[in-house]
Amino acid sequence: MPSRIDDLARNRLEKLSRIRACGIDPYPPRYHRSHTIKEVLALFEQGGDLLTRLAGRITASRPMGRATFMDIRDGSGRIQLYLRKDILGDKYQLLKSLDIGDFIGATGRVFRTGSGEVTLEVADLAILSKSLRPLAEKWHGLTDVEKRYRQRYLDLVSSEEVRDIFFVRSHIITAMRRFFDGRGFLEVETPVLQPVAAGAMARPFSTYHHTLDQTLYLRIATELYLKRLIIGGLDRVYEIGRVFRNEGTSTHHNPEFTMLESYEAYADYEDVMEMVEEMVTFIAEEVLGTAQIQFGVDKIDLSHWERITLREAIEKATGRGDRPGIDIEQYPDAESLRGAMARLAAEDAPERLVADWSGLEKMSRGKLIDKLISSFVEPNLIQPTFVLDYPVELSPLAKRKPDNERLVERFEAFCGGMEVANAFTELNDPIEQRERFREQEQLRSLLGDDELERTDDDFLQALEYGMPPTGGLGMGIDRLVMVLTGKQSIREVILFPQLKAKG
RNA sequence: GGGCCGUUAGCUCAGUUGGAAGAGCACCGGACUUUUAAUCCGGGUGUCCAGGGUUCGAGCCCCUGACGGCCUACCA
Repeated sequence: MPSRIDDLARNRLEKLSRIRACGIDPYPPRYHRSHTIKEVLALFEQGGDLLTRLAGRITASRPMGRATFMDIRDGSGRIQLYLRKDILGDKYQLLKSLDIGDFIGATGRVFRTGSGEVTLEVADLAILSKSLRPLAEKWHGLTDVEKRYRQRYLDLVSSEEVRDIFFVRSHIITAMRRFFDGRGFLEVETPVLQPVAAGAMARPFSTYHHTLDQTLYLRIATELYLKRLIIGGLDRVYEIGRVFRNEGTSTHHNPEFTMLESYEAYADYEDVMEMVEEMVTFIAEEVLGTAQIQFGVDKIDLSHWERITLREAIEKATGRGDRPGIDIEQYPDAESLRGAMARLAAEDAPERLVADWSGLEKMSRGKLIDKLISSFVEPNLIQPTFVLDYPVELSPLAKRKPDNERLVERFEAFCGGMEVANAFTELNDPIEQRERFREQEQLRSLLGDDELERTDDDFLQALEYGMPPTGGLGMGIDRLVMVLTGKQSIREVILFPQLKAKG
């Protein structure tokens, strides 16, 4: 049984043969246009009469006997073509072999139709590429989410909104580079393949280099290499690059994602906070013209970031009118904190939290606090907020606060209910850094948690040569794009999100 | 990993109590020289995700699986 798609393809193959039979190459090597469609539309509005040579994909066709209207689109815009048999002569027959989806070139005069649309009256026509498969339906476009991601090109062809997301994404990154370049930062590139996947707490992808006979890991962060550059005297560096974490996908996670990291010598986390506030404001104004944005049902002011300590944030988020929340300072060990969380789970929405917090017994204090953050704090931080001063056991690369050795000078930036950035005053004491790595390794063997920080001896050696006081930042660019485009799923802002291969 | 939902024509979607697989767009044929979701006339083109099962009979009910979405978990 031939399916309908075979039928459609056969029709188009027949047209292809007809075109070839006329001595026309349906896939010519080049076609030089004089303008883009956008340029022509602008020029016409300025000056009127205009001869031009355009190219684009046919997106609609309205045949009317001895005349036909078509819409074509190039990367810049859409324009209507008016094709008349009395002008095109024999070439008018070629229209019978054209389909929506084909690329054509057209020369002619631009005019305005009776109904007011700027239109190209075609004097000559060329086929540039024959399409053999039908595009999505013109009115609804492509809505099957799986198909949209697997065949993103079809999604892009049929949806201006989707195209816009990726224009905005590109503009965001351009603006980000301009921001850093303007502040004297040097853009650098560090290894993607690393012998130790360090600089974050995540499970890495591993691979193997045959000639070196060695296991290598795809980076989970750029942090430790960028710090080596600070040690080397490059006082301000940043890198925008892909990092890879061997973990699940969700509306906020993709196994590979794009991260910005920046390091600035002689700065601390307060300086980084100010910089993030300025950077996000700058990017929003450059890209959207305003820092006041709509995210879901919420209005967000990206130019102003609240500051709250983690201790306060957790206490506030876990409290309920009459009953005070959990003050983590009062629970200095995993045991007591676990007890407090168990009480909270019992009193408050037990059906949800009891299930969620099933693995509580095995967790370290840091992990428990992390749990509190992701369950209570993060989802409720819609307005831009810096959460400050994290427990040291959660932050092996950050410097302790001078007045409280259980806390580090670290902040996470939250917006739209997501963590978008993480920053700290970098730990530059090599002896303490070695000790912190050691603690992480201990925890790892104790808890069997392969997502803890790994020791990078080569980095420790570098640190022993001396690193100046430094403020560092990591920002999830995909999530920033989500905030600035109002998208609730990270897959909407990644061109080809990770999907399982079809069996 | 767990729960819920989805998968029907190229695309967007209907499909009643288990009783002959449908519509719009696209496509094919015809008409039409200012249309624009063009219009008018005619044409339905299918591995109902896959594999089992129940039944006289399954798109529909049951089981298993695949893929996807959402929630949840994991994820500084």
